[in-house]
Amino acid sequence: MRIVTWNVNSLKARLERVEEWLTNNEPDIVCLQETKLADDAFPAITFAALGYEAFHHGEGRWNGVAILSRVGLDDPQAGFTASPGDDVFPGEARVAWATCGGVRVASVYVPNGREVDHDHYAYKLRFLGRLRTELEATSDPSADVAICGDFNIAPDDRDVYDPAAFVGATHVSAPERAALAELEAWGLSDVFRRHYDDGGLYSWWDYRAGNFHKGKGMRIDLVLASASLAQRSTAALIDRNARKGKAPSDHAPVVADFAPGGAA
DNA sequence: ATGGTCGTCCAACGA
Repeated sequence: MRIVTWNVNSLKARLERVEEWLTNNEPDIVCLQETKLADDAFPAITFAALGYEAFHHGEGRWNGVAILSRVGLDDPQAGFTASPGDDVFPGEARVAWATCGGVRVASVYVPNGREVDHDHYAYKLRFLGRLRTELEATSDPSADVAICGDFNIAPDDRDVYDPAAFVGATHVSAPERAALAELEAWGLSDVFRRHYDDGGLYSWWDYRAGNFHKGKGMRIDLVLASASLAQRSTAALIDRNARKGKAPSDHAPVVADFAPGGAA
């Protein structure tokens, strides 16, 4: 089973490239972020033609997340359901859930944070806490669970092109990394790191300043798998070729392959 | 040379 996460930075602007990539790479489950579409503008028919069911949770101009699956798609859920009285995240389409091929999947777009002193940074930390709360309330860590998305956090210094340049910045701060670790402590692990110890392997490069060509990136897009799923991880990669060429997203797709499950 | 780009849609703003 091949699971992919990809922040496409506007599905409208990226649809042709996404279609081509799906055709060439044949993923089973795809988590998309930053579709920047309203639900009625989501091109479900395009994905259906490629053999994918889809669930989209959008708001229009910003954010927007989706799950595509060619191994079934059940029990879709938009956003958070635990603690419904909590109005900390009004209207932002940042999480979609579905069960695909026996795996409970989430496509997550964690808030950027902007600056460490910014309200948006506090929002980012609350969002990560809320994600953990949701998992505790709705999912089972002994089942197959994959939380995939743009976390806007580089888990450690190997995941940043120049750690010294990011001291005091978002994406690397101790509270963000602690919030990610707390999420993982529910029972998730970063599948990519089961296969690579190296630094210099990134999933996002700023469009500006030729950063991609200079190798100035960060690894902020993650596939987090529960133990039973992670144990079946056979390969992982970041397809940086997808960051090249005409009109790329600023993120590359992260690919994770898993051996079939026993019960699923 | 210490900036540099995209996306949303036409004015800034967000990343």
